[in-house]
Amino acid sequence: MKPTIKDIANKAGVSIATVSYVINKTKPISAETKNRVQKTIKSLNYHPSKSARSLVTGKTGNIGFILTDDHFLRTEPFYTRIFLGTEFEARGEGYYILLTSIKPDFNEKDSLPRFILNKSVDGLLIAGKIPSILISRLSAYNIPTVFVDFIPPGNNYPLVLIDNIQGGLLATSHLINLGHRNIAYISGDIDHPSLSDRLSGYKQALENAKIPIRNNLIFTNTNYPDRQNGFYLAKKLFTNNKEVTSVFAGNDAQAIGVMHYLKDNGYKIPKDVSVIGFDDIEADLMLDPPLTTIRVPKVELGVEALRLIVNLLKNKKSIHKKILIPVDLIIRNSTSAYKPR
Amino acid sequence: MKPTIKDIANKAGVSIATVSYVINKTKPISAETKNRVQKTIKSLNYHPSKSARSLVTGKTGNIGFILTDDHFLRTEPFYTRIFLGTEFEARGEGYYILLTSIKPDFNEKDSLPRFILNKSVDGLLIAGKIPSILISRLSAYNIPTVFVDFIPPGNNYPLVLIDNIQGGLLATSHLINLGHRNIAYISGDIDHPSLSDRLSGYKQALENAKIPIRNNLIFTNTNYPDRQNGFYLAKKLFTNNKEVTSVFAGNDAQAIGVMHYLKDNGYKIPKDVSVIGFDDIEADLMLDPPLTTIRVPKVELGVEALRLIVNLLKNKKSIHKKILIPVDLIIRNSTSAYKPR
DNA sequence: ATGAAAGCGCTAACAT
DNA sequence: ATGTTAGCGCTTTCAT
Repeated sequence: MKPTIKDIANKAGVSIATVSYVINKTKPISAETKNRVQKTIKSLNYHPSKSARSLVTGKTGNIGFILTDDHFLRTEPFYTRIFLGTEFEARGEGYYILLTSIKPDFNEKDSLPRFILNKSVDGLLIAGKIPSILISRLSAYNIPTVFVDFIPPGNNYPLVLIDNIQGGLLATSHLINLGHRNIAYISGDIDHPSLSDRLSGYKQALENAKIPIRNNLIFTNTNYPDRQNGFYLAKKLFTNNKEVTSVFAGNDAQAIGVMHYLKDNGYKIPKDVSVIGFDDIEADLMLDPPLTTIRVPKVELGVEALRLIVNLLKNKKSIHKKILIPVDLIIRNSTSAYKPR
Repeated sequence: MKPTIKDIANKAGVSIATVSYVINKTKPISAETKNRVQKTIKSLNYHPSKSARSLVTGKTGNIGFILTDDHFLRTEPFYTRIFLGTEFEARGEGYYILLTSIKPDFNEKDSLPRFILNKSVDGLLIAGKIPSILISRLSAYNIPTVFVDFIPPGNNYPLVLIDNIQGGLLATSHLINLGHRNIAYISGDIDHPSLSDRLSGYKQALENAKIPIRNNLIFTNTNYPDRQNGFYLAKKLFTNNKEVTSVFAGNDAQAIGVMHYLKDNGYKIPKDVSVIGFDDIEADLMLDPPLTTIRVPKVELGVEALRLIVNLLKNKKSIHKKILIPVDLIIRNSTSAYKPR
């Protein structure tokens, strides 16, 4: 039979209250008693009952994790890695993560995640872009919430974000430093703060280098930012702008699409055109040449988000902290020095 | 304040026991009382406390989901879809899924998933191949377990499997029906029952058609069955067997690798070589030509697994049921009729 | 520093 | 068909 706090108390010759104090460090206990209790706990392989604890504290010990289906199922394990980071960190903190996905077109009629309705979570992690209607419906429940890789409308939540502007700056500066001047930016989902911030970084880099920003080299739309869209935007870009010698794509998936287009149309990478992505999805090992990109530490995003929410849960005060996760330039072979054609 | 069973009892003018009976259908209650109670529950938006219930029943209402990191993170959302299926079905059953990943090289020293140690799950779902050592260590805990897409050593667990033999048969027969005779099978991870069963289906189809099985057209290894390995095996295959006109790859990822190899080496698909995969990963929309494959209903695998474990949990008797999920042939453009070269 | 005891919200055995 | 009540394993207040 599974041991209870009573068993520990009996065996250690103390009251159950003392055992509780030792476990939760909630009252000072003499070193020797503490020691004896801890030894007993180990020897009986005791683990406190989560439900009993929940019942009395009113806390569930669970944290909800919400993202949209398409984010969860995208080809590149981006949000999956973020989830893994939170799950990993949650282990140390003693929390369980309840993962659920919602439809990207979540609306008034759709029912909220079960763990919200049942009050089975103490806090909430929301990853990636989600419909505003969900955010507003959620806000009625007053559950401590942290957003990851998305800035919700109103921007009055704690956030864990990628330093997208810095990344855009890094990527574009890399191309500039290689001698490129006709540098294009392409990306879908431009409403997403991440992708528009990358564009801001791009512009900033050009300004820093006193290179004029040319809007005819910026191709954006609101499509889902996948390979297909990269291909599509590359086609639009190169059909009208033969002079482009380098492309900064809003993410790796789109960069791969750009590369597909270039290969299909006889361009050599990086000889004719340099391509740089963003994310470092580590997905397509077959990619030739390997993609220069901006590395996003995905697991770390998850870890930081979990830490932030746990912090929020412990210190009741609502700190509206925003954490910016730095990124790195990873130089591989899809970019090279500009040579006149 | 969150309403409790007491509030319902008071408002409905019955005892808390009656409310409990109505909720759990555990004793016959008169229609009118039942009705009144249910109305009250709705009106107060009452949800029973999971922890209180757990405490008294000894059940957690949670189901653990274990898979390896590399399965969870693979480029194609295969196991992710299975998870989504279980999560979806769990909603209806009132269970929560606790997802955790383990290292593929899990060993004696690694600690077991927390929810096992803490006894926080009533049942266990294990997806894909996992180390035997984990299975044996888990068995000590006597937790009802269902395996999905993997046959554990000993094979004395309830299982939900893809009908891989049937799929291999379908795939190979499709090529035979197109007139092909020099049909190769390539796959890594050949120790995995799924991938060896697909090979069995391949052999069976050849036998049915009275085509001799030629071992020099079967290239297998134990590498992770990804694009890279498909590329690698294709190279080995075509270097020595120019006569091959069609390839059945153990999964889509490897089929994509094969296609890469073929394109790189001047073969036209399907004119020179037909390629068929397995899984229908719906991942690579950029793929040209679109891949003929065997569709595996991934979400359904998850749904069935959840149903099976819940069944197990409800009817204590250990039914060692095995469920075989049927697959379909999806004909796209990577296969065509054999034409002599 | 430690202990006694109340009570969290529910289920189920036992009355009626 | 319905009600009374013990008790699940813990935390925490109040004593000592």
